[in-house]
Amino acid sequence: MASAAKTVPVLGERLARLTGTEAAGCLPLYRAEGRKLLRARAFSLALRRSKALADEHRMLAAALLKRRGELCACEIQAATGLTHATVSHHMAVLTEAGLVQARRQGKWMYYRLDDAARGGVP
Amino acid sequence: MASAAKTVPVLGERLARLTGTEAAGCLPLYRAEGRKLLRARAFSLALRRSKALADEHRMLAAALLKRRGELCACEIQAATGLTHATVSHHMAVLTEAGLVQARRQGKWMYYRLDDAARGGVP
DNA sequence: ACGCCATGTTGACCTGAGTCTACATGAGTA
DNA sequence: TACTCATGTAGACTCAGGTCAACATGGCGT
Repeated sequence: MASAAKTVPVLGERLARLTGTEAAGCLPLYRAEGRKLLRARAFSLALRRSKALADEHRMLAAALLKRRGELCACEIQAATGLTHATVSHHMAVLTEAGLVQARRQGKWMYYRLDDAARGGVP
Repeated sequence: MASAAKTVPVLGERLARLTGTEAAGCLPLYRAEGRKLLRARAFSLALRRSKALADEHRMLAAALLKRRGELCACEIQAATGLTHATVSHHMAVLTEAGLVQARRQGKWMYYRLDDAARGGVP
Protein backbone atom coordinates (compact mmCIF):
# COMPACT_ATOMS: atom_id res chain seq x y z
CA MET A 1 0.00 0.00 0.00
CA ALA A 2 1.10 3.58 -0.55
CA SER A 3 -0.01 4.47 2.98
CA ALA A 4 2.22 1.84 4.54
CA ALA A 5 5.18 3.00 2.48
CA LYS A 6 4.59 6.53 3.77
CA THR A 7 3.70 6.05 7.43
CA VAL A 8 6.06 3.25 8.40
CA PRO A 9 9.39 5.10 8.06
CA VAL A 10 8.01 8.09 9.95
CA LEU A 11 6.85 5.83 12.76
CA GLY A 12 10.25 4.19 12.79
CA GLU A 13 11.90 7.56 13.36
CA ARG A 14 9.54 8.37 16.20
CA LEU A 15 10.27 5.08 17.86
CA ALA A 16 13.99 5.58 17.34
CA ARG A 17 13.75 8.97 19.02
CA LEU A 18 11.70 7.50 21.83
CA THR A 19 13.83 4.46 22.54
CA GLY A 20 17.21 5.80 21.46
CA THR A 21 17.81 2.90 19.08
CA GLU A 22 18.51 2.78 15.38
CA ALA A 23 15.59 3.89 13.24
CA ALA A 24 15.73 1.05 10.72
CA GLY A 25 15.72 -1.72 13.32
CA CYS A 26 13.34 -0.76 16.08
CA LEU A 27 10.08 -0.93 14.11
CA PRO A 28 10.34 -4.62 13.14
CA LEU A 29 11.23 -5.34 16.77
CA TYR A 30 7.87 -4.05 17.98
CA ARG A 31 6.01 -5.90 15.23
CA ALA A 32 7.86 -9.11 16.05
CA GLU A 33 6.92 -8.87 19.71
CA GLY A 34 3.30 -8.32 18.76
CA ARG A 35 3.20 -11.27 16.39
CA LYS A 36 4.88 -13.53 18.91
CA LEU A 37 2.21 -12.70 21.48
CA LEU A 38 -0.56 -13.30 18.96
CA ARG A 39 0.73 -16.80 18.28
CA ALA A 40 1.01 -17.81 21.94
CA ARG A 41 -1.43 -20.48 23.10
CA ALA A 42 -2.34 -18.66 26.31
CA PHE A 43 -3.18 -15.59 24.25
CA SER A 44 -5.63 -17.29 21.92
CA LEU A 45 -7.22 -19.11 24.84
CA ALA A 46 -7.77 -15.89 26.80
CA LEU A 47 -9.11 -14.22 23.67
CA ARG A 48 -11.58 -17.04 23.00
CA ARG A 49 -12.85 -16.83 26.57
CA SER A 50 -13.23 -13.07 26.50
CA LYS A 51 -15.08 -13.25 23.21
CA ALA A 52 -17.36 -15.94 24.59
CA LEU A 53 -18.28 -13.76 27.58
CA ALA A 54 -18.56 -10.55 25.54
CA ASP A 55 -22.28 -11.01 24.94
CA GLU A 56 -25.03 -10.00 27.32
CA HIS A 57 -26.98 -13.23 27.02
CA ARG A 58 -23.96 -15.51 27.27
CA MET A 59 -22.73 -13.64 30.32
CA LEU A 60 -26.21 -13.98 31.80
CA ALA A 61 -26.24 -17.72 31.16
CA ALA A 62 -22.81 -18.08 32.78
CA ALA A 63 -23.89 -16.03 35.79
CA LEU A 64 -27.02 -18.17 36.20
CA LEU A 65 -24.95 -21.34 36.00
CA LYS A 66 -22.59 -19.96 38.61
CA ARG A 67 -25.51 -19.53 41.01
CA ARG A 68 -27.66 -22.57 40.18
CA GLY A 69 -24.86 -25.04 39.49
CA GLU A 70 -26.63 -26.83 36.64
CA LEU A 71 -29.43 -25.76 34.35
CA CYS A 72 -31.49 -27.26 31.56
CA ALA A 73 -31.47 -25.58 28.14
CA CYS A 74 -35.10 -24.62 28.49
CA GLU A 75 -34.44 -22.96 31.82
CA ILE A 76 -31.79 -20.77 30.21
CA GLN A 77 -34.24 -20.05 27.44
CA ALA A 78 -36.82 -18.92 30.00
CA ALA A 79 -34.35 -16.70 31.85
CA THR A 80 -33.02 -15.02 28.71
CA GLY A 81 -36.27 -14.77 26.76
CA LEU A 82 -34.57 -15.97 23.58
CA THR A 83 -35.48 -18.60 21.00
CA HIS A 84 -34.25 -22.10 21.70
CA ALA A 85 -32.15 -21.90 18.55
CA THR A 86 -30.35 -18.82 19.80
CA VAL A 87 -29.81 -20.38 23.22
CA SER A 88 -28.33 -23.46 21.58
CA HIS A 89 -25.97 -21.28 19.56
CA HIS A 90 -24.82 -19.36 22.64
CA MET A 91 -24.26 -22.48 24.71
CA ALA A 92 -22.20 -23.98 21.88
CA VAL A 93 -19.98 -20.89 21.90
CA LEU A 94 -19.51 -21.14 25.67
CA THR A 95 -18.80 -24.87 25.45
CA GLU A 96 -16.25 -24.49 22.66
CA ALA A 97 -14.46 -21.83 24.68
CA GLY A 98 -14.12 -24.29 27.56
CA LEU A 99 -16.25 -22.20 29.89
CA VAL A 100 -19.22 -24.56 30.11
CA GLN A 101 -19.62 -28.33 30.19
CA ALA A 102 -22.63 -30.00 28.60
CA ARG A 103 -24.28 -33.19 29.77
CA ARG A 104 -27.11 -35.02 28.08
CA GLN A 105 -29.72 -36.78 30.19
CA GLY A 106 -32.51 -38.28 28.15
CA LYS A 107 -34.18 -35.56 26.14
CA TRP A 108 -32.77 -32.79 28.32
CA MET A 109 -29.44 -31.10 27.97
CA TYR A 110 -27.82 -29.87 31.15
CA TYR A 111 -25.09 -27.25 31.31
CA ARG A 112 -22.77 -26.29 34.13
CA LEU A 113 -20.00 -23.76 34.52
CA ASP A 114 -16.44 -25.04 34.34
CA ASP A 115 -14.52 -24.43 37.54
CA ALA A 116 -11.71 -22.65 35.69
CA ALA A 117 -14.21 -20.09 34.39
CA ARG A 118 -15.67 -18.82 37.67
CA GLY A 119 -13.37 -15.82 37.61
CA GLY A 120 -14.67 -13.27 35.11
CA VAL A 121 -18.28 -14.28 35.72
CA PRO A 122 -20.07 -12.01 38.23
CA MET B 1 -45.75 -11.29 18.56
CA ALA B 2 -47.66 -14.38 17.59
CA SER B 3 -44.58 -16.51 18.26
CA ALA B 4 -44.36 -15.37 21.87
CA ALA B 5 -48.04 -16.10 22.42
CA LYS B 6 -47.50 -19.60 21.09
CA THR B 7 -44.15 -20.62 22.58
CA VAL B 8 -44.43 -19.14 26.05
CA PRO B 9 -47.21 -21.37 27.45
CA VAL B 10 -45.50 -24.48 26.07
CA LEU B 11 -42.23 -23.49 27.69
CA GLY B 12 -44.06 -22.84 30.93
CA GLU B 13 -45.44 -26.38 30.90
CA ARG B 14 -42.00 -27.84 30.25
CA LEU B 15 -40.55 -25.89 33.13
CA ALA B 16 -43.41 -26.89 35.38
CA ARG B 17 -42.79 -30.54 34.53
CA LEU B 18 -39.06 -30.07 35.12
CA THR B 19 -39.28 -28.22 38.42
CA GLY B 20 -42.53 -29.63 39.74
CA THR B 21 -44.07 -26.19 40.24
CA GLU B 22 -47.19 -24.60 38.89
CA ALA B 23 -47.11 -23.96 35.15
CA ALA B 24 -48.44 -20.39 35.24
CA GLY B 25 -45.98 -19.13 37.84
CA CYS B 26 -42.61 -20.65 37.08
CA LEU B 27 -41.89 -18.91 33.78
CA PRO B 28 -42.02 -15.33 35.13
CA LEU B 29 -39.78 -16.50 37.96
CA TYR B 30 -36.98 -17.41 35.55
CA ARG B 31 -37.42 -14.18 33.62
CA ALA B 32 -37.34 -12.15 36.82
CA GLU B 33 -34.10 -13.77 37.94
CA GLY B 34 -32.56 -13.04 34.54
CA ARG B 35 -33.62 -9.41 34.56
CA LYS B 36 -32.39 -8.93 38.10
CA LEU B 37 -28.96 -10.19 37.14
CA LEU B 38 -28.86 -7.96 34.07
CA ARG B 39 -29.46 -4.89 36.22
CA ALA B 40 -26.76 -5.70 38.77
CA ARG B 41 -23.75 -3.35 38.77
CA ALA B 42 -21.20 -6.17 39.00
CA PHE B 43 -22.79 -7.74 35.93
CA SER B 44 -22.53 -4.69 33.69
CA LEU B 45 -18.98 -4.08 34.87
CA ALA B 46 -17.88 -7.62 34.06
CA LEU B 47 -19.64 -7.39 30.71
CA ARG B 48 -17.91 -4.11 29.82
CA ARG B 49 -14.53 -5.62 30.66
CA SER B 50 -15.13 -8.77 28.68
CA LYS B 51 -16.28 -6.74 25.68
CA ALA B 52 -13.20 -4.54 25.96
CA LEU B 53 -10.91 -7.57 25.86
CA ALA B 54 -12.90 -9.39 23.17
CA ASP B 55 -10.82 -7.95 20.35
CA GLU B 56 -7.51 -9.31 19.13
CA HIS B 57 -5.76 -5.96 19.00
CA ARG B 58 -7.05 -4.71 22.34
CA MET B 59 -6.04 -7.97 24.01
CA LEU B 60 -2.63 -7.60 22.38
CA ALA B 61 -2.26 -4.05 23.70
CA ALA B 62 -3.24 -5.19 27.19
CA ALA B 63 -0.78 -8.10 27.06
CA LEU B 64 2.01 -5.76 25.94
CA LEU B 65 1.21 -3.34 28.75
CA LYS B 66 1.25 -6.21 31.23
CA ARG B 67 4.82 -7.05 30.15
CA ARG B 68 6.27 -3.61 29.51
CA GLY B 69 4.50 -1.71 32.29
CA GLU B 70 3.96 1.47 30.30
CA LEU B 71 3.89 2.15 26.59
CA CYS B 72 3.53 5.14 24.30
CA ALA B 73 0.65 5.21 21.78
CA CYS B 74 3.09 4.98 18.88
CA GLU B 75 4.70 1.88 20.38
CA ILE B 76 1.32 0.16 20.51
CA GLN B 77 0.74 1.29 16.95
CA ALA B 78 4.03 -0.30 15.90
CA ALA B 79 3.28 -3.57 17.68
CA THR B 80 -0.23 -3.90 16.27
CA GLY B 81 0.41 -2.57 12.77
CA LEU B 82 -2.75 -0.45 12.87
CA THR B 83 -3.44 3.18 12.03
CA HIS B 84 -2.98 5.67 14.86
CA ALA B 85 -6.69 6.45 14.65
CA THR B 86 -7.61 2.83 15.27
CA VAL B 87 -5.14 2.55 18.14
CA SER B 88 -6.61 5.66 19.74
CA HIS B 89 -10.09 4.17 19.45
CA HIS B 90 -9.02 0.89 21.03
CA MET B 91 -7.20 2.56 23.90
CA ALA B 92 -10.27 4.69 24.59
CA VAL B 93 -12.37 1.53 24.85
CA LEU B 94 -9.89 -0.04 27.26
CA THR B 95 -9.70 3.14 29.33
CA GLU B 96 -13.48 3.54 29.56
CA ALA B 97 -13.74 -0.07 30.73
CA GLY B 98 -11.35 0.71 33.58
CA LEU B 99 -8.71 -1.70 32.31
CA VAL B 100 -6.10 0.87 31.30
CA GLN B 101 -4.98 4.19 32.72
CA ALA B 102 -3.78 6.99 30.44
CA ARG B 103 -1.16 9.59 31.28
CA ARG B 104 -0.13 12.54 29.14
CA GLN B 105 3.50 13.65 29.11
CA GLY B 106 4.16 16.45 26.66
CA LYS B 107 3.20 15.33 23.20
CA TRP B 108 3.24 11.68 24.12
CA MET B 109 0.44 9.65 25.64
CA TYR B 110 1.42 6.81 27.92
CA TYR B 111 -0.83 3.90 28.84
CA ARG B 112 -0.50 1.31 31.56
CA LEU B 113 -2.58 -1.64 32.67
CA ASP B 114 -4.75 -1.18 35.74
CA ASP B 115 -3.82 -3.56 38.55
CA ALA B 116 -7.37 -4.86 38.84
CA ALA B 117 -7.24 -5.98 35.20
CA ARG B 118 -4.18 -8.24 35.27
CA GLY B 119 -6.35 -11.31 35.58
CA GLY B 120 -7.89 -12.13 32.21
CA VAL B 121 -4.87 -10.76 30.34
CA PRO B 122 -2.38 -13.47 29.34
C1' DA C 1 2.98 33.90 16.63
C1' DC C 2 3.89 30.30 13.56
C1' DG C 3 4.82 25.69 12.25
C1' DC C 4 5.55 20.88 13.34
C1' DC C 5 4.45 16.74 15.49
C1' DA C 6 1.77 13.24 18.32
C1' DT C 7 -2.64 12.17 19.24
C1' DG C 8 -7.88 12.57 19.44
C1' DT C 9 -12.25 12.90 16.64
C1' DT C 10 -15.51 12.39 12.78
C1' DG C 11 -17.82 10.20 9.10
C1' DA C 12 -18.28 6.39 6.06
C1' DC C 13 -17.54 1.66 4.78
C1' DC C 14 -17.85 -3.18 5.41
C1' DT C 15 -17.10 -7.41 7.70
C1' DG C 16 -18.58 -10.26 11.53
C1' DA C 17 -21.81 -11.90 14.74
C1' DG C 18 -26.50 -12.24 17.09
C1' DT C 19 -31.10 -13.42 15.94
C1' DC C 20 -34.92 -15.60 13.87
C1' DT C 21 -37.68 -19.08 10.97
C1' DA C 22 -37.66 -23.48 9.07
C1' DC C 23 -35.96 -27.90 8.97
C1' DA C 24 -33.14 -31.90 10.81
C1' DT C 25 -31.67 -35.00 14.57
C1' DG C 26 -32.05 -37.90 18.46
C1' DA C 27 -34.26 -39.72 22.58
C1' DG C 28 -38.26 -41.45 24.90
C1' DT C 29 -42.96 -43.63 24.43
C1' DA C 30 -47.21 -45.95 22.91
C1' DT D 1 -42.62 -48.46 13.97
C1' DA D 2 -44.64 -44.19 14.35
C1' DC D 3 -45.28 -40.18 17.08
C1' DT D 4 -43.96 -36.49 20.22
C1' DC D 5 -40.82 -33.56 22.46
C1' DA D 6 -36.28 -31.22 23.44
C1' DT D 7 -32.53 -29.65 21.17
C1' DG D 8 -29.15 -28.95 17.22
C1' DT D 9 -28.32 -27.02 12.45
C1' DA D 10 -28.73 -24.16 8.14
C1' DG D 11 -29.69 -20.08 5.79
C1' DA D 12 -31.00 -15.27 5.64
C1' DC D 13 -31.39 -10.85 7.67
C1' DT D 14 -29.84 -6.94 10.34
C1' DC D 15 -27.02 -4.19 13.13
C1' DA D 16 -23.17 -3.25 16.17
C1' DG D 17 -18.39 -2.38 15.81
C1' DG D 18 -13.49 -2.45 13.74
C1' DT D 19 -11.09 0.11 10.31
C1' DC D 20 -9.31 3.90 7.66
C1' DA D 21 -8.83 8.64 5.43
C1' DA D 22 -9.48 13.25 6.50
C1' DC D 23 -9.80 16.80 9.65
C1' DA D 24 -9.32 18.85 14.45
C1' DT D 25 -6.79 19.56 18.83
C1' DG D 26 -3.09 20.50 21.79
C1' DG D 27 1.74 20.73 23.17
C1' DC D 28 6.56 22.02 22.10
C1' DG D 29 10.22 24.53 19.65
C1' DT D 30 11.85 28.39 16.85
